Amino acid sequence: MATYEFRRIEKEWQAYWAKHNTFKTETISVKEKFYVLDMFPYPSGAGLHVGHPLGYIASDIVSRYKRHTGFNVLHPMGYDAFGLPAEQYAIQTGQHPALTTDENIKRYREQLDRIGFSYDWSREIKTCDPNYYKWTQWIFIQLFNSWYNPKTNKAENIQTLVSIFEQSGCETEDLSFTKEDWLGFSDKIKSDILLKYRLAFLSEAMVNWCPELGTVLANDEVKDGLSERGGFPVERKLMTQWSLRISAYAERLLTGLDKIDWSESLKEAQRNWIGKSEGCSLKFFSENTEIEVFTTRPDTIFGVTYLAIAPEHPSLDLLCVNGYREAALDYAEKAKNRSERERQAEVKNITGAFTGSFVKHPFTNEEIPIWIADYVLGSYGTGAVMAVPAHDSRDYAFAKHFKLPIKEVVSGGDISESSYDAKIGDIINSDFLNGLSVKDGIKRSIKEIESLKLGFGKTNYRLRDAVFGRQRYWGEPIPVFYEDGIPKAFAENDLPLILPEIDKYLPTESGEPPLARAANWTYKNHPIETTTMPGWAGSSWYFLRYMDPSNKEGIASKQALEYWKDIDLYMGGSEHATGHLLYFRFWTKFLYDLGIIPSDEPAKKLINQGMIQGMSCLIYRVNQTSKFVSLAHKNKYETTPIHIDIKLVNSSNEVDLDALKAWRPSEFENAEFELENGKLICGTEVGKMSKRWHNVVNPDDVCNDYGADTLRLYEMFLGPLQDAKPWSTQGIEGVLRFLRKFWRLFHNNAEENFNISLETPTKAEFKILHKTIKKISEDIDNFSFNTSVSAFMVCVNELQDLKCNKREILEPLVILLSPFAPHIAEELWLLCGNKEGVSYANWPKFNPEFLVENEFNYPISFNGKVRFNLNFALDIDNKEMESSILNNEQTKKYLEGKEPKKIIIVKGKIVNVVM
RNA sequence: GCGGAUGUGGCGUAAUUGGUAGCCGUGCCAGACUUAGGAUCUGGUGCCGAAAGGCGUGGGGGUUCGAGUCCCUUCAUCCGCACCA
Repeated sequence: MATYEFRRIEKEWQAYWAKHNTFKTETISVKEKFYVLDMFPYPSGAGLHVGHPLGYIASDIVSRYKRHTGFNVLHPMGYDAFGLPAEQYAIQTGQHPALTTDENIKRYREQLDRIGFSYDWSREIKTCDPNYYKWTQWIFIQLFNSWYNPKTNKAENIQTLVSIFEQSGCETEDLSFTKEDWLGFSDKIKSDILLKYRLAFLSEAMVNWCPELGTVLANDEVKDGLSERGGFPVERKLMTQWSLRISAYAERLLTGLDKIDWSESLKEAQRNWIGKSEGCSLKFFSENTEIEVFTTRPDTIFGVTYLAIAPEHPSLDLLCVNGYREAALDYAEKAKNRSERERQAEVKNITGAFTGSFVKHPFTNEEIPIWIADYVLGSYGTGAVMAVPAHDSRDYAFAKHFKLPIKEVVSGGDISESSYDAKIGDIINSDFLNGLSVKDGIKRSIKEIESLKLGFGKTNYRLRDAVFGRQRYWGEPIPVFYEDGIPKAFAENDLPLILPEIDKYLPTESGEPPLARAANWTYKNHPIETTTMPGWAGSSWYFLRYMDPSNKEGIASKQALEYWKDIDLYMGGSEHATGHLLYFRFWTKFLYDLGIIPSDEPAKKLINQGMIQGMSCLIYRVNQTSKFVSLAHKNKYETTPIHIDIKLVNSSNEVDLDALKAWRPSEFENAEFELENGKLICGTEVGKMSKRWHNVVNPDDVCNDYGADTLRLYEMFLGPLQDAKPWSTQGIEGVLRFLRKFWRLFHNNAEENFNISLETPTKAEFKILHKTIKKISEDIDNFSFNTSVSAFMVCVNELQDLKCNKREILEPLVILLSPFAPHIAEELWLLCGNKEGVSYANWPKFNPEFLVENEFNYPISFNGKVRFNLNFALDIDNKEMESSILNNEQTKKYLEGKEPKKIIIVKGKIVNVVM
C-alpha cells in the first residue's frame, strides 16, 4: 500500500508541524537573520481564493530554502483587521465587527493551514487587538509630539521648536512673531501655531468626503472620483481633520527609492505620486494686489500673455472687477461646485472667464490680463499660473479658445498648430535671456528674479498630507482629548485607549461620528476625539511588531529591532504602490529619526506577485425576454450577457442546463434556450476573481482534489511570479502526475513498496542531481519558480529513464523539493529513515566537478545556418579543430568548392564557417 | 498626454544573457496495456513541403561571422498617474 496518498500525507504533516512548533523562530540567534514577509490580508467574508496564495507560496519557498541554508528565518503572518467592510456589515446586521472579524480570521487561518505554510503562528498579530493598537496609538502620539526640522532634515521633538520660538521667535513666509510675542501668546494660540508644525496635526482643509460611507478618505483611497471601497461618489469638502504631515518626508521618500530593490514600475508609481517639480515661485503685481505663481519654466517669462488662477483662488473676489465681476464670479462658483468626477470628465472642454484685472509684467511692464481657468488647480502650487501659450499645451488651447496672444520665446518649434513644449532650443524675443539654452535660461531667469526680490527658486511636490481621521467606528481611537478646545495627547501610560462599545454603528443624530455614542467618552473629564484612524494606520508599522509581538515595554525590544532590522523580502500586490507602501516607508523613516529603529527603509527587496485572474462564464439573454442563446447565436439578437457560476460549465464551455436551473430557479426554470448542436455554449471573459462574477476558485477545493503540494507547485508553474495570469486547471494534472512519478522513484513499481538502493550512483546520475541542485538554487535566488518546477520535471524524467532509485541521488532531491512541496518531501524523508523532519536539513552542496565535460558536440554553421554537428574534445587546439572541420565530407558539400573567408570557433558553443 | 511593462507553437511558457529558438507542461495525433476507465506507459507534434529544402520570436530597418536577446523606428495589448503649471 504505497500509492501517493496526498490527503493523508498532508494532514499528518500539518499536524506534525503544529505539534512540534517546527517553524517557531528564535528572536535572538547566532545565525544570520532573514526576514520574509507577506503583506498581511484583510480578512474579508469571502475567504481566500486561489489568487491569494500565489505570493504566499513564493515567499514560503524562499523561507524554507533559507532555513535549509542555515539562516534564522522570520516568516510571520497576521491580519489587517480594522476596516470598512466589517463595519458596513455591522451596520446592516447589527453584528459587532469584532465578531465578524474573528470568524473571518478563523476561516482564513483554516485555509492557510491547508496549504502548508511555514509561518511562525506564535507571532500572529491582529491590528484590532488592543495589545497591538496600543502601539499604533503610541506612534501617533510620537507623531503628534514631533515636528520636521528642515535644518537637521529629520523629525524632532516639538520641544526643540518651542525652544526656538522662546529664544528667537519665528520669521517665515506665513508666520512672523518675536520671542516676546511667543511668551505672551495664550495657550490656545501657542497650540494653534504648533499644530502647523506637528507631524500629526489638526487643520481645516479640503478633504475627500464620501457621503455614502459617511467618512473622509485619503487621496489614495479615491479612484476616479469614487471611493475605492464600495465605489461611491466622493465630494470635496472643507473640514477640520487630523492629518499626517507626510509631505515633510517627500524628498526622502523620493531619494530613498534609489537604494531599495523594488520593481521599477512600482518605484515609478511612487515617484509620480510624490510628483517633484523644480522651478520658481514668482510674484506679479498690480496697483492693489499681488499674485504669486509657480512655474517650472521661468525661462519663458517673456512669453507670458496672461495669468490664470484657480476658481478657488483666495484673491478671486478682489480681482473680479468692472463689467466682468458678475460673470467671472458666476463662472468661478459653477466651476468650484463641480465634483472632482465631473471636473475630470470634462478635461477636454475649455472653460474660463476674464476677471477684468491686470498685472504688470515684471520685466516689460506690459499689462497682463488675469483669467479664471478651471484647468488651474487650487490645491497645487499657488493656485495660479503664468500662462505661456507658445510653450505649454494647456495654455495654448486656452489662448486659442479665448483668442489671447501667443508669443514664441523658444526657437525650434512651429507654434502655428500647437505649442512647442520641448525643453530644447534657444531662447528668443526675451531681452537678457536671448541666445541661452532652455537649461541655462532657467538658471539665469531665477537668478534675475531672485535679485529683484520677485521670487525664488522652489521645489514643489504633488504629494499631499494624508488625512488621518475617519468618521467611523471600526478603527483605532485617536488618543487625543480636548482641554478648553486645545487638543492634547494622552499620557503614554494610559494607553491603550480601548475602542468603546456602542449601541449603533452609525453617526449620531447631530452628525457626529459613531464614537460620540460611547458612554462617558472622556479623559480626565475632557472630551476625547471621536474620529478613528484609517485602515492603513495599523499596517504602517506591523513589520516591526512581528519581531517581538508580545513586548509590553515598546513596539518591540531594542535587541529584536537591532537583530531583525528590516525586511529582506517583502511580497505583495502592486495595488498598494501609492497607499500602504508609501505610508509604511513614511512611518519607518519617522521612527528611524526618533532613534527607535535602526533602518530608515522597511523593505530592502519587494516583489509584486501578479494577480491571478478568474475566467468568468457568460450566457446571453435576448433583451426583454427570458430566452437565452448559445454563443454562436449571440449576434442574431440584441442580448445582455449574464455571469453564471463557473461550476455550471465544463471544460468545453458547455453549460449544464439542469444545474443552471437548480442554481437560480426563478431566472432559469421556465426560460427558453436556443442551443447549438444540442448544447448551450457560454462565452468567457478574463477578469478579477470575485464573488460578483461567480468565478471564485477556492484553494480548499484544489487541495481536496489534487493536494496542497500540487497546488503549490502548480501556482508556481503557471508562469513568472510577477505576471498576471488567468486561473485555469488545464495542466494541474501534469503537476500531480509529476509528484506521482517522483513518488514512484522511491517505490518498487511492481509491488509499490518503498525501495531505494544503497549502490553508488553513476556519473550520469550524479550529473543529473548536481545539474538540478545548481538550477534550483539559482532559480530560488532569482525568484524564478516556474523554471524550478520545470527543472524538477526534467530531473525526474531523466532519473526515471535511468531507473535510478539510489539513495545518494534521491535523498538530496527530497531536500531540494521540500521548499516547494513540503508534505511529500517530509513523508519521503521519513521513509528514507531520517528521524528529524526535513525542514532544517542542510541544503545539498553543488559540486561543479560532476558537470565537467571533456567533449562537446559542436553545431557547425555556415553563414549562421546550422547544418550538422561534430564532436570535439573541449581542450582541442583551434588549428586542429579547424582543419578537421575543413576536411570533413559534409563541410565540403556545404562549401560547394568555395574557400571559406574565415572560421569562427566559440569554445563549447558553436562553429561558424563564413563563406 | 506622461511613465512603466509585455508581445515567441493551438494554449501556459523556456532559452547558460549575443551562440543549435521552442525546454517543461498542457492540448492534439498515433500506438501499447486494459472487465473500453477522465488510469498508466510509448512515440509524434512550430509553419509550408512527398522530400530535398525553405520560412519562422508583432511589423520595418540597422549593428554583427552570428540577433528572440543590442540599436533605431513603428504597431498592438496591459497597468499606473493624469488639466501638477
